[in-house]
Amino acid sequence: MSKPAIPRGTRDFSPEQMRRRNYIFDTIRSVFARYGFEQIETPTMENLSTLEGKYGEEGDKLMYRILNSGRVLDKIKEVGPNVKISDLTEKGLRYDLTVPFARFVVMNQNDIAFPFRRYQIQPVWRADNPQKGRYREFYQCDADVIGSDSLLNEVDLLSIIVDVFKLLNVGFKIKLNNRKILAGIAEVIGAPEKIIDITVAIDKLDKIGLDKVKEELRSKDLSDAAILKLEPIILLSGSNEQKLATLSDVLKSSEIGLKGIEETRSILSSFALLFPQADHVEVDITLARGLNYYTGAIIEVKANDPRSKFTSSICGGGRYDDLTGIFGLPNVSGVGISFGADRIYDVLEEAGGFPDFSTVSTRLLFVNFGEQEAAYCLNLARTMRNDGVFTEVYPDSAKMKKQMTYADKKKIPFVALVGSNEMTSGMISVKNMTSGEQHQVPAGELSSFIKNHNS
RNA sequence: GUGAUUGUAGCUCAGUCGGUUAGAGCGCUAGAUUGUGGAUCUAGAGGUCGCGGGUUCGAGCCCCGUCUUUCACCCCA
Repeated sequence: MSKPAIPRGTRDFSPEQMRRRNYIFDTIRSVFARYGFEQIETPTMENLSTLEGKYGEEGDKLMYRILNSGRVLDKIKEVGPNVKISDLTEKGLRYDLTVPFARFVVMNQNDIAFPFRRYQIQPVWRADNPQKGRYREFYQCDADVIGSDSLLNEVDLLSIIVDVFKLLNVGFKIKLNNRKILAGIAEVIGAPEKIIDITVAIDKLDKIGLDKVKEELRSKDLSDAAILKLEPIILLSGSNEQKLATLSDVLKSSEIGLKGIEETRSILSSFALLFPQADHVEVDITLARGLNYYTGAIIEVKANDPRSKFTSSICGGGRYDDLTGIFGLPNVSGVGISFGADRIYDVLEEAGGFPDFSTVSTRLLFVNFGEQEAAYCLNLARTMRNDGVFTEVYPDSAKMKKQMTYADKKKIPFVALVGSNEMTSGMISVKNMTSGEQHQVPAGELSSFIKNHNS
C-alpha cells in the first residue's frame, strides 16, 4: 500500500479551516439574500454539449472530461482508429457556474419570474497548473440577474461587492471596463479582431513600458497609424472622468464605443450616489476577461489589503447580452459576478483577518468516571444542549489526564467533573480551563454558569 | 501546455567527497501523579530517504523516468 494522497490541486479542509470557510460563505450568502437573490444548485457534471465551446479554446483544454461508464477500452478496440472523442466521453465537470446557470434558465424559463436574481455557491473544476491561489477544485459564489437590461443591476452588483468585502474587512479595489469601449477602440483603429491582442499589450504598460508595448502591437500586425491612434489610450490616466473624457474624444466616431462610455458613466454616477466618499471603483480598459461572452460592463475585484501581499483577482463578472441564446433562448440579457471564496480565504489568512471562532465549538466537556456517572452526565448534557450550550460527554472512562488533555487540545473552556460525590450532592464541579479555577455549581444552574462566564 | 524548482519520522528541518546501524527539535505514547490539562523530568514508539528503474564493491546523495511542491509564462476566482 502506498501512502494515501489526494489529486494535485485539491485540498482537504480541517475543522478549523471549515469554520473559516463557512464564515466566508455565510457572509456572502447573507449579502446575496439581502439583495433578493435566491439560491439554486446545478449538477457537478454537465453534458459536454453544454460546456464545450463556451470558454474559448483555453477553456476546452482545461475542462475535466468524464469517461463514459462501461468499457471504454472495449469501445476503442471495437471502433478502432476511427474512434471519436464522443464515443469515449460525453460529460464533463462544471468549469464555472454561469454556463450551467444559462442552461438552467433555458430549461426552466416557464417557471421563472424574470428578472431572475439567483445565487449559487458550488465548486468548479479546472485542469490548470496549480499555484498559490490557483486550485483545480475551488468554490465560486455567483450572483446573476437575468432578464433585465437595466444598469441598476450592475450598480446592485457593485454594491454587493462593497458590502461583502466591508463585512469581511478585506481591502479591495474594483476595476470596471466595458466591452463596448473595447469594441469601439478596435473599430476606430480598423482592427476588430485584434481586441484581445491590444488589451493584453496595453496591460503590460506598467511592466514593460510604452516602447515595448508599441513593439508588441507592431508584432501583432497593427499599422503605425493605428498604434499612433492608440497612444492616448495606452497612456490613459487620471480620474475615472478624465479617462472617460479622453476615451470619448478618441472614440468620437464610434457609436458603439460612445455607448460603452455612456453606460460606464451611468453606472458610476448611480454608484457614487450610494457611496459618495468611496473610491472603490476604477475604470480600467485593460480589463479584458471573459471576452468570449461579455458584451457590456466587465468587473474585476483585486485584493488590495495592506496586511496581505495577495493582489490577485478575488471576484469577477460582467454583462452578457445573449448568453442563453446558445441554448435556444435569444435576447435575454444577464449580468453577474463571482466571488472566489478560496482566494478570499488566502487573503484573510495572510492578513490575519479571521475572527475568533473558539466559541462556536464545544464549550463544556463532562469527564467520564464510569458507567453510572456517564449515564448521569448524559442526562445533564441533554439539558445543557437544550439550553444551547455545545456539550460533549467523554465517551470512555479513560484516565483523567487523557480526558483533560483532550479538553485542552480541543480548547474546550469548561470541564465538568461529576463523580459519586457530585451525584449525591447535586453540586457539579466545574473547572475553568483558562484560569484553572474550579467551582461548585448546582446542577440546575450549570448552563447559566457557563453562559455567564466567558472564557 | 512550456520552463524552472521541491520531496528525509505526524510536523519543521539537519545529513560533509558516494562509505558501517539515517539524526535533531517539536509532537505522540507511557510513567513520575489511582479525581485534574498546560510546566518539568524519565523512558519508549515511530523511516520503503516520494515512487520506479539505472550507474557503483557500496546510493538519502550521481543518472533517467514518473508523481508531488513551489514559482514564472498563459489564463483565470
